[in-house]
Amino acid sequence: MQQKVSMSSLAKMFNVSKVTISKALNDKEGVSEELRSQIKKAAEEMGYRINNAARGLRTNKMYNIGLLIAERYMGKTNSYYFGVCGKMVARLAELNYSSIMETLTDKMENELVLPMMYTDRKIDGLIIIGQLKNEYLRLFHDFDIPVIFFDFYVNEGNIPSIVIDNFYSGYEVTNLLVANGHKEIGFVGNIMTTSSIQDRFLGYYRSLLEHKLPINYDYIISDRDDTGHLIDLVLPKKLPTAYVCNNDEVAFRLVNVLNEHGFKVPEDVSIVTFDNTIYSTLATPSLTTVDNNVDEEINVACKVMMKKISNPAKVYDRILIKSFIIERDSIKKIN
Amino acid sequence: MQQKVSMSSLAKMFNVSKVTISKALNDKEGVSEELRSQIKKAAEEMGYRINNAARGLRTNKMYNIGLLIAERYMGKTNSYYFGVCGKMVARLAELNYSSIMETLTDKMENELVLPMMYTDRKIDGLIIIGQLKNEYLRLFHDFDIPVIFFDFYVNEGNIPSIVIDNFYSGYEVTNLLVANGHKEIGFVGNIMTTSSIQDRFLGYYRSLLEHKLPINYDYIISDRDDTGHLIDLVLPKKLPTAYVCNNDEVAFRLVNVLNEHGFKVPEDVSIVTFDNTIYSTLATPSLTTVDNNVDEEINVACKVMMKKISNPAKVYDRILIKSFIIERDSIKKIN
DNA sequence: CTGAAAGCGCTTACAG
DNA sequence: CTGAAAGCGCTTACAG
Repeated sequence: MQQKVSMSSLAKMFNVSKVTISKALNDKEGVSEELRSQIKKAAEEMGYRINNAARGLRTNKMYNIGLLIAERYMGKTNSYYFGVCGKMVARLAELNYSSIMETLTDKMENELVLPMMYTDRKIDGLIIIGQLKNEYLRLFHDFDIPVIFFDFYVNEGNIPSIVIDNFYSGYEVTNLLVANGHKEIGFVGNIMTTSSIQDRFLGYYRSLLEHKLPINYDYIISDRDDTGHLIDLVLPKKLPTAYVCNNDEVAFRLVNVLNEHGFKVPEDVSIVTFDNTIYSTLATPSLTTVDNNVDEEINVACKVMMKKISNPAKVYDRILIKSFIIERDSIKKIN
Repeated sequence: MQQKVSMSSLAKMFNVSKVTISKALNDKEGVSEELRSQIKKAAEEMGYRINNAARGLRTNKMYNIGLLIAERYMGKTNSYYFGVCGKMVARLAELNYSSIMETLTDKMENELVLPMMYTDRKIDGLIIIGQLKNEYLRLFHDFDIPVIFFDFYVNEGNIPSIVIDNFYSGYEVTNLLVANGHKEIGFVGNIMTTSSIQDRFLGYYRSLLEHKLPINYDYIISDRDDTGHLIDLVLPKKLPTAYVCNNDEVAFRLVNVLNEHGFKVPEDVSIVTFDNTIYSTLATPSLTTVDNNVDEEINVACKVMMKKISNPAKVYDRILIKSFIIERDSIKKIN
């Protein structure tokens, strides 16, 4: 590699001050266009690289966004949120921001320890991916850098949340079952654990109400305990003709449990689910599911972050992202 | 949030100089233990956060490690390497380093553009996760920060590589089939595409040689074309009694193809495979596979990075990580 | 259009 | 054990 080249060394080369170099490289006015392009060319050729620390010390902007995910959302080998991170990283890079990732351990969450990337002033903004304990989230009220909640929301504070319209898609997907003649429709998920599950459930419930179908609590199967750990699915004595599952993985498990008990999908029980992950394609039959339109969700999150950075005072409401249904082979038409 | 608190403000509080504060907070000698603990306590209480930019400007250490992944390794929703990243991030955090992620676009790779996190001097070291074009990798010869290749190696240069011992595990897994009485053993995978597949194949071949079993090229099924895109699996006229598949996903596909043709696993054909991903547990029967011991691989990568940072001159050879077999239900004992 | 000066918040080498 | 001084490489506000 070449010698270390700084603005000062460029300044010497051109016999100008480093102020001029700084202005030229940062597209600020106060330099003739000719000089500017010469300087840019030379900087490129000599492999000039800005010292982000020096700039940051002066401007208080590090051009880094923090992505925080709870360790418990990291499955062993794959996780829905990894994909989200990858895309988020790519999107932020287009906006000239680097992404610092950090996992939040259970210990940190319980002891209300802030992430290192924040503590060390490395980031200009923080995106929290996936719901955390309310007590922990309260740390971010009146925070000194912008914070965005991704894929969840809470009722306190005024931190922007970008969320899928779970309520509406729960409603739509249940409507689809009704349109196929189903009248006895169950739900799988512990509705006390996350707002996603709850909203999907409420959308489901709205559809039932609208179609004057009674809700039967025997048809509701829990999929996890109140701390979020998965539990075995227990089928009711009498099955409904269809189930709305709160996500693909649990739907996958439901198919297996049904098969073990001699029931077939969709012949005996129809299934709709959410997330359009690998589980919905690997299941037999492939499952009708909801694609969360995560690209759009990410896009909006990054946009809002940029706006909050340039104007921290601006308040954003909860932003709902429209998702869409992917129809596959897990619904049987009945009458 | 409280007022901005710096070393200077702490210095004023204690009526000492900021040198003393710096020494106290950084566990450097030259402060009485009593004063040190008082200072630490006050810093904690007042929410002092170090300014990483200021420290970095002075010391040239940003306490950030870059993780670079090619965009093409990012599957739609999940990818083997996302899991790797997540664990790597957690491990580096334990070592007091933050992780900056960046995806390498095809364009950047083709035009030999270095990642922004490097260009902006944000990172102290770079871990490249997954193989890239040789021409691009050559950019890192004699680089000014430590670079580590994760999960691949090349023959040029002397950049440390951390890789799974694919050759040995290919050998072991084939030995296992032989120990179960198999003499006709096929292989699934295009051995011309990646070094992993090739090494696994060579391990398989070594086992055949050692046991004086002939290699039958009719038993070798390709799973992808030379550009790496998956193709349909074509069964031979006559099947061997067992197959070594180059990864779980293709093994999953093989099970399906065999079933479609009326063959059962393991009754008609035994299968061993690699990676211990979700595919190996979702398949019916669950598949005997090789766990790549990725935790150890990550651990070693991070350790080597720390050593390279403190002593850049030290040279590391290619480091092989031992993996282990997970026995499940896809091998039938025959005689 | 150009530049001199100040300063961001640390750490280091040195002196006491 | 403690501190004064210098300096890391930028950007900003101001003067010319």
